[in-house]
Amino acid sequence: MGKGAATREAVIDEALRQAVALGLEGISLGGLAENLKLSKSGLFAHFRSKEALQLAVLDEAAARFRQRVVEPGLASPRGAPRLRTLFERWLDWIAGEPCMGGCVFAVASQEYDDRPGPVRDRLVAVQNEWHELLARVATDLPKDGKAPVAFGRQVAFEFVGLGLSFQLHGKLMNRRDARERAEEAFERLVQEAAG
Amino acid sequence: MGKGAATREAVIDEALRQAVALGLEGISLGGLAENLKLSKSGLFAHFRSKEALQLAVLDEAAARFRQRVVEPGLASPRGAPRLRTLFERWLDWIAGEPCMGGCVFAVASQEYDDRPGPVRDRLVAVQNEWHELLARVATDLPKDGKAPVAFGRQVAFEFVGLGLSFQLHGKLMNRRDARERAEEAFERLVQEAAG
DNA sequence: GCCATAAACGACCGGTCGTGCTTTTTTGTC
DNA sequence: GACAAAAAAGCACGACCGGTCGTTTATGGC
Repeated sequence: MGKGAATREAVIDEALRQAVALGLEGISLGGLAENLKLSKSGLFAHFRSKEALQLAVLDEAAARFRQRVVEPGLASPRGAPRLRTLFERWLDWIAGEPCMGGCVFAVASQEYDDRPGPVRDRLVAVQNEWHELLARVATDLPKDGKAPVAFGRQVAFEFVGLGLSFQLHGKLMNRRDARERAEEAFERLVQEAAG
Repeated sequence: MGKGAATREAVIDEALRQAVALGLEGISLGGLAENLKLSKSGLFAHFRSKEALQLAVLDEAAARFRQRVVEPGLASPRGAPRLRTLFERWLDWIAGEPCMGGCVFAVASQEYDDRPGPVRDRLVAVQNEWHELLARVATDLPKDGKAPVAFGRQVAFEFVGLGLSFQLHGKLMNRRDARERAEEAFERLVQEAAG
């Protein structure tokens, strides 16, 4: 009982690593089995299809994201500090450990933006959850009389853009000042209506 | 003479379409040949490797980008109008024709951010060119006494973020208000130091 | 119209892919 | 230690991959 679950976890863990580098579609059952010293069929038996594995990987990533980004955010005081904690933790998540490892969701977003199916649906759901959380948290900001809902969505839109630009600059373009740029932009975003 | 060049162009055109959907690595010589009613080997003869085809696709995309985004921008008056034209044209480019078609560079950026090689190098060069153009154009903005170079880079960083967030919202998440959000954020970005 | 050459073709290579099937090994329980 | 169940392995399949041949067809300059 415990044995099967353990290897299943190990497979998902390795698959997540592979997905960050090559995308969810780029996961290879053969390569996965070799890395884990398992036979391809023995590994395959745990998931009855590649798609099931992809969904499991997505769920695992979402769980880690909630633990490492969302929960620390919600533990911070409402308003700007909470949003700032979410931002900092998100940058950490994107940067990965120890060097720029990347974000599965960013990779998958490009992969599945016009590839319908259950994987895309799950991905969209995760992204919606994240963006709605951001919009909700943002409504606690001083907003200079603007409509709270529209204001929250607007802040969430720009917040997400900063993270994406941070990834592009830090990873592909290897810019050292990526984090500095992101944090400066964030502070300006937070203080826009307050000042 | 002219015949070979014509089919070569047709191949690159179709490959570009395929690359937008599936990535540069996802281009399939077989599928390409089938769509163009060519034999795989006949098609392959035009490029001596898949990598050469990928580079050709990247170059073609860069040329179109310059024509459809950069040139109209440089034809606009310096300062905010020029940056705004670049922004609007870039959003058009990302949205594609007629519906959300996507941006090769965004897809490739995720694909190659940790996959070294000539394709990545070319991609990085294109991205650097684009970001440096943005930074240069941005220095014409009223900047409230800040150092021009750092200011330009900062604006470029945030500018790029807005485009990326626009793509994510408009394509994957299918949000109708993506453009509205992007344009509102842009105006705020432009007027930050001016107001 | 000749003829070199460019362009396209069809068959095929070794390899990898996801996915079945059957068999063997391991595991946990009584 | 026997035994059922779970886990892993072995093997094979059809499809597709990028790439390489030798051959045939079409083209363009003279």
